[in-house]
Amino acid sequence: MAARKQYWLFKSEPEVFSIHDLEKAPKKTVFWDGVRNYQARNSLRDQVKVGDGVLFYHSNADPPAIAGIAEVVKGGYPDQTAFDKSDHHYDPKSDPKNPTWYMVDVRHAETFVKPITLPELKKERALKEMVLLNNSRLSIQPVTEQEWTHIAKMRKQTATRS
DNA sequence: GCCAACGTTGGC
DNA sequence: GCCAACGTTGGC
Repeated sequence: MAARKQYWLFKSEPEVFSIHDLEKAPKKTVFWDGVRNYQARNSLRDQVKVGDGVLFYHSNADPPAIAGIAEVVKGGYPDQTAFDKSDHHYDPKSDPKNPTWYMVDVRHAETFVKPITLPELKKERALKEMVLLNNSRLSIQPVTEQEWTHIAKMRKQTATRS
């Protein structure tokens, strides 16, 4: 039996990698490398599954905002950039035989015509409990089905599908 | 650019 | 195992 679809919020600095970059990527798909936080790693390794929904969040942006939606197309597997000395995210402590860091693949699903900004999210009572709005620096965050549905409604009529 | 929040490191 | 020092994140 297929597991129930789960929802996530992935943060990315648009200066580094934006939803437009995802849209332009081959097959509109990329591997989500470089996560170097254990809690986020645990999610990527153990919980993020094919078919899960991802809110693509632009952090360190003006304004910070949910820019669109992606879909998980490959579940957790070792982050090979941790083994690459020349990579910015190289981690000598990650052993290829017992990798410390994991990543997943995501494919572009939708870019919001109008991103949903952080101030807008903060106004929503239904989103009060969102991890994002509770002082979390987590780069991979769980999103509840209720939150996902609420955000989907907020962006209605202003989105284009991929 | 500032700084609060939080994670990691390392001496003891 | 405590905790101070330090580094990073990310909103403002």
